[in-house]
Amino acid sequence: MSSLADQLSADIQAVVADAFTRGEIQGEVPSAITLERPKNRDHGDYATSIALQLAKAAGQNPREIAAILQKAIASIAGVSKVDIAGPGFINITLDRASQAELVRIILSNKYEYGRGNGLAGVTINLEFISANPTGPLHLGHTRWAAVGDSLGRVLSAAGAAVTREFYINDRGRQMDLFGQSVQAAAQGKPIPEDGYQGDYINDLAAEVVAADSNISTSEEFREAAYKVQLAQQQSVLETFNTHFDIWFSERSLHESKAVDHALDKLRSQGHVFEVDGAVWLRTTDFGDDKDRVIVKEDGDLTYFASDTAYYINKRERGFDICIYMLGADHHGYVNRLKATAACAGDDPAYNVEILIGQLVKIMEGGEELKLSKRAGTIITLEELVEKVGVDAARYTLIRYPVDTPMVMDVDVLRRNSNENPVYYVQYAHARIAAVLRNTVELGIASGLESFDPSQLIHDRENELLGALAEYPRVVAGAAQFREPHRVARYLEELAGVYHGFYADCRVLPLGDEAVAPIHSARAALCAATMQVLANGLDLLGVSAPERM
RNA sequence: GCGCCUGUAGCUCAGUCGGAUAGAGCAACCGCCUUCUAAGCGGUAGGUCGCAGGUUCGAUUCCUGCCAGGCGCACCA
Repeated sequence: MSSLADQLSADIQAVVADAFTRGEIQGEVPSAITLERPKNRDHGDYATSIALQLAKAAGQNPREIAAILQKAIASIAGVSKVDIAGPGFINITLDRASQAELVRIILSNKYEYGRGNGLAGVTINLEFISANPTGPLHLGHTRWAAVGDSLGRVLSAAGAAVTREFYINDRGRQMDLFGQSVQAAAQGKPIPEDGYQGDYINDLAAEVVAADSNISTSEEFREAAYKVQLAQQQSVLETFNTHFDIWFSERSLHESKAVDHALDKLRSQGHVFEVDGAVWLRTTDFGDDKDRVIVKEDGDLTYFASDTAYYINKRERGFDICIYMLGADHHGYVNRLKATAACAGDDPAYNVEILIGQLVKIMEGGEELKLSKRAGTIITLEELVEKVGVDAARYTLIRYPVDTPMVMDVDVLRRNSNENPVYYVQYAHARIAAVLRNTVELGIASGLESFDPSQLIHDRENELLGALAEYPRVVAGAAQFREPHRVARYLEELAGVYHGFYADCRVLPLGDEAVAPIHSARAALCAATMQVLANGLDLLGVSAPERM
């Protein structure tokens, strides 16, 4: 679906092209016209700086170019006024009734409104969290749970075929330590050096022993506790509205000989070599700081071996783009992952994307709570949800760009006050639901059957329509830049505009006032706003309550 | 030493592909409920966009250098 702005942009592009054809402007026809929504309402509904951009190549005064385009843009359907301002900005004011037609589009498209096809035909593997199954998910995982899940929804809304994947690191030394730690806890022995501490280890030990009292070796403890811990992670993520299509076990990668297969493939590309009995991948061919070992001198496989095999496996399963969401403490992986893709013959700029998220700090009682899994003093996803609820936790984690280090203040989030923007947005939705319940009672139509767009001429109505028209562009931008926080910020803006409309524009008749077309038109505008709020909240995985 | 991220109002943070007078929430102050949900609305006050150069019609935005903070540079996982 093309948005109003896209349509207008295309119309202007045609008009500009005509001016070039007639020789009124010199130079090259621009491939696209960018429209922005001016902050200042006096500058119209949309503005473009195209005249300023064309001026240099054309060797003409920007105001002159703007004047050439002014009349032609004014003749576009739905445009009511075109002004030239400042150095050559073109300010466009739209006909209000034609803008109000947007209500029709939203109410007839419902949940489809805002969805697009910018990424149609692209198959994306979205990998996030990928924690060891050796403990509960903590706050760092939780940021990715919220942001990753939301990004998946946003990419899907842009038309991509998305597979969400959780890579289970169920192999190697950490798993062995985990097994030994649970065993020690069960048998009343001291936890080994570098082992896992924390109450949850005791809980796991008790549960595992209760299920099988004969359990004794560290391998048995490891396997039993692994199953319990993984199930716990899966269960808590479901309650957090975060769904994965595939839980991919590192062990399965080795069982299927994927590592050997990957080595063969990389060898055939000519980037594998051997030194001192170890097998290396020459990642320095493609910008890595040092070459990486795949098979150690003693024959063991490195963690990098799994990463490499996993990447090649993903590509062979047909994914065009592999997105990795990693914590800032893993940003050293970026170069080697990109280089690995290049070694496999792929285009690292297209086939691999790595999103690095900065770490999350959490404050409570004015003090920072340290996140140390080993020490056992961790804030888990479950604990955060217990403290602030799923909606507030998800919303807060999503509303900031991931490259910003963020501080969550539990005390603030617990207050359930307006300091949580999630309530501001949800309140707008609930408020509209209440208004619409009243329209039903009064017999006022809020659907399209009696909708008259020419009724909506108030400044507040116009402002609300303008905000609603932005939604498809916001979703497309969030998908394109992999930034779901844009959706949250937009919703806060939309909610604010609605609250302003609500304060100035009465929807229901006052007192014994007769029901008139304006009431019905405003009710439909409310319904359209509610639809967009619901659509946006759904992209965040946050509920849209009917009552608060 | 090298690399990545960050630096915007008292606090927490937005800021679109470079665009017009840099925004929001909280905190402060002043207003608005005898009719739709006041979890709301309106207003006042608050700024050297870390510092210095450069690119140009125009820089918070792009480039270079510097300062400050966070994180990382394994034949660990």
